[in-house]
Amino acid sequence: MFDKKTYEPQEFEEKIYKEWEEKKYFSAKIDKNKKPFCIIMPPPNVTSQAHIGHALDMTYQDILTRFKRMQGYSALWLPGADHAALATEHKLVEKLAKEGKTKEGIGREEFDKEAWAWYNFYGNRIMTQFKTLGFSADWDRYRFTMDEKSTKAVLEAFIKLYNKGLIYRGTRQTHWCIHCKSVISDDEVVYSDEKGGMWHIKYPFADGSGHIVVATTRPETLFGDTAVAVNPRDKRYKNIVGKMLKLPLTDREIPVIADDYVECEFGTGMVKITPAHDPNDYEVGKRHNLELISVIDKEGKMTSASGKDFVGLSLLEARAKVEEELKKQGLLEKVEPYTHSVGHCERCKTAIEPMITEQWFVKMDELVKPAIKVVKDGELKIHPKRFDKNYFHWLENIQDWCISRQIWTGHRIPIYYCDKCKHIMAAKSMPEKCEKCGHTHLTQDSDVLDTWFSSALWPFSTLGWPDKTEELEYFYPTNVLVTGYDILTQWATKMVYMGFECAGKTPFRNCLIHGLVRDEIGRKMSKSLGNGVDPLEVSEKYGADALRIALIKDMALGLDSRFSMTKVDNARAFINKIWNASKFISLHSQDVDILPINKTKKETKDKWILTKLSNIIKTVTNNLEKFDVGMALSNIYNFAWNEFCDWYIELCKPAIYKGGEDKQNTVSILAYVFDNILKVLHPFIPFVTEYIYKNLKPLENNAESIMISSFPTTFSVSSYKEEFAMQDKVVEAIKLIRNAKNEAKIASNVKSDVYYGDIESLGSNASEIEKLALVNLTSEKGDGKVVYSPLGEFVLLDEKKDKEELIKELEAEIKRVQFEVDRSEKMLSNPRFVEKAPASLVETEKNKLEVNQKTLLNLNSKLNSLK
RNA sequence: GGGAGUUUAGCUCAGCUGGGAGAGCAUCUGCCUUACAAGCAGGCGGUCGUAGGUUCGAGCCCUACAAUUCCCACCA
Repeated sequence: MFDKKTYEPQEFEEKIYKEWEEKKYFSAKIDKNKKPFCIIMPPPNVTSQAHIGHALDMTYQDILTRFKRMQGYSALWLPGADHAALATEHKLVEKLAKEGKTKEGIGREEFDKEAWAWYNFYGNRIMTQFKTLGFSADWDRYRFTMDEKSTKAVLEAFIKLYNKGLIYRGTRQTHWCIHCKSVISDDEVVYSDEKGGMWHIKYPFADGSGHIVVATTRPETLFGDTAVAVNPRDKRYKNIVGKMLKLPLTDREIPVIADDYVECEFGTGMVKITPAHDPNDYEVGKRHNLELISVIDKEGKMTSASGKDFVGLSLLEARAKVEEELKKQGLLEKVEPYTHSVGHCERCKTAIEPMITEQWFVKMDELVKPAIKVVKDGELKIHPKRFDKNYFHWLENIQDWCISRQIWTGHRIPIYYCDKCKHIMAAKSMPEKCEKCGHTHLTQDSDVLDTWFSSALWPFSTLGWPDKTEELEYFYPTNVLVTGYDILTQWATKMVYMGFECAGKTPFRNCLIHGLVRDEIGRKMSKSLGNGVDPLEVSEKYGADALRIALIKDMALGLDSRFSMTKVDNARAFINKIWNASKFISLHSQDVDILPINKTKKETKDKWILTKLSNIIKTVTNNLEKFDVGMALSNIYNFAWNEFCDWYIELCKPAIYKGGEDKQNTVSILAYVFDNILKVLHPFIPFVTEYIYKNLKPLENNAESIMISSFPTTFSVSSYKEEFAMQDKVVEAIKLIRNAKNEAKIASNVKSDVYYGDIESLGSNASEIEKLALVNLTSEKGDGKVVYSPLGEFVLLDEKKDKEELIKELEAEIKRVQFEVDRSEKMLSNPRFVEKAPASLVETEKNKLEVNQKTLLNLNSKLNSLK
């Protein structure tokens, strides 16, 4: 089984996963005898393929789920996908266009069919991709934001909020995408700097007494102007407030008004006010009761309000024509190049148009209160804590949520209008007649809901809400939401306030925030840069386990990390190390009857590694409980490689080669420690640990899968204290001797003679030192380089030294120890240190001083005898 | 404009409630030692962004400044 020199993940990952699935290890049962643990998977968009960001996010969740499952919790990781209305509609329309069709052409019903085919195909694809990365979600519970149960939850929530007056229809200034032909929310607008111009336009006074100049980046909107504003404190313009202006290219007159919104220093200090097409102007208009004149329609064309010469023109055409006309009439003072920030549709990148439209909104002020409180009270903890601030800031400044979208993909708004009396009703399905006038012809609102409406319900709709299910009772509130800081505010906040409103409780008790995966030089991964890493490609080549380590190891909570193939290489090297440790154990356990750990005879080295093992189990467990997954992995990674492989296995070799009982005991303990390491590693690297667990002979009698074995717990090691300290000294001595050999330029494959005073006192440690430092210990004195170790002096005999050199070395050592003594003395002679520092610290300092003073005396007398 | 993060070895990053600066990569030296050269052993390398302050003691706490990244608001 372990005859291969290196580990080849391709051979077993797929097979192992299939077995896990067949044996239903992922399925979580409601078990009153077990504590529940639940993570709801943030649903990836059906439009996307698994990318590196998903891989990171899901790996965190998988590690936590596997850990808790092994700890004996009934651990549910509930998977699902999001219909991503705008994004999906965008892609569907593209697809139809390729087939020469339009959505209007095929109609709403046919479009829905297309959408469902898409959901099923792509939803399945991304979940299949997740499986190759080893994720242990309960696939039988797979949910989709548009499925029947989710739809039921959406209707229930909408009607509940509507009846409470928390959902209302309003006419507002909204962001309109002329490409998607839908309103989009503030969150869906992305700003970027764009080069444009600043048009300085003359507006003549109506009474013929000259003109003023306003500066604008959008001259084509001048048809919608209903005023020009100046700052009330602006002395330059004090006397013109209230005067009328002749609006160029029209026969309308507009007033000069005063409003604080205007900044005196900017432009000419005069702003044309277009309430229908600018959010700020809209507010100014409200304050001054100005008329709203829409001059741009939903297609991005000029309306009839712009006059017969301009109606029907596109924005760009209109802009050119306005410029031309103004020039002709001598009303254009100048056009300056100007760069400013322009909002774009997140999906299609089209510049958005601020526009007055009628939309559905969720009223926020009352809704968010429990969401703020729950974090303030510490009942919902955000990790790391500093993200609290972002969370509060967002909720405290929140605007009413626009939930209607003028597209076809998504949950249709459950609002019905009476064709006769225009009465509005909210209902789960078409009412038979108008509740007010009894008319039987009703029409459903044509809009659909914002995608986030259904994802806001995700933590409880997936558990069966609004029905009172056992799942909801048992698993809700869930334990932890894992997500990137980029959607903490956009999504997590929505779930919390909807959780309180609908399910009466916080949807999760912890929120784990991780950073973004960036490329090797710290850039965001993006299609346009072409610097994206495909997790599936990496997994195929190096194994899912290696990818998982590369993503998680050393990642600090909430911080971005850089992904590189070097990390993957290191990860693979680590797994290969584990693989080879298996090979070693396999090789030497062929003819050995493995003893249970409590029947083994334990030597110093064994008590040493067992102490370290117990400590590392504690550390890893603590870090996982704190959600510091990256740190937990580093802990066990370093232990497995440095302590176990590099030291313990090497320390075991003398006993193993000796054979007999020594070998039997050693191999038994070796297998025990390794078994524990595998279990601790399993949540991080599930595949290779499972493969080894199942195929390594000394572990044969264990549970049928490492997945359902118990996570190791600490054990008492207090009686090993002395041996632990001794082995540490031996290790230190070996390092120092190696170091000395290296400095003496002795090749590491050359065995050196080394003098040591009391070889017998070392016991079996003597052979360890001989083997690991590659030396021959002798009690015959001789000259050479002296190694000062915690076990006393060793003398490297190969290197003959003259007296002068010895004195030099001795003096160097004296200097070093003297420094230590001085340091301790200085600290201890400070009364405030002795007084205020913790007693244990003072104590260790005293001890150190004592030991060092003795050493110093020793060294000095030696120096004197040489001189 | 408001808020948050980051700044530690050449590079990527750890560093606990304040108690002697760490890892990996890179580089250099020596080794194919019967688990592993995808490896082993060892070396070099740091005024912890700057300046103050608190403290017996500061990479860690406080203040200011600088560089850099991100979020929110938004620029007629």
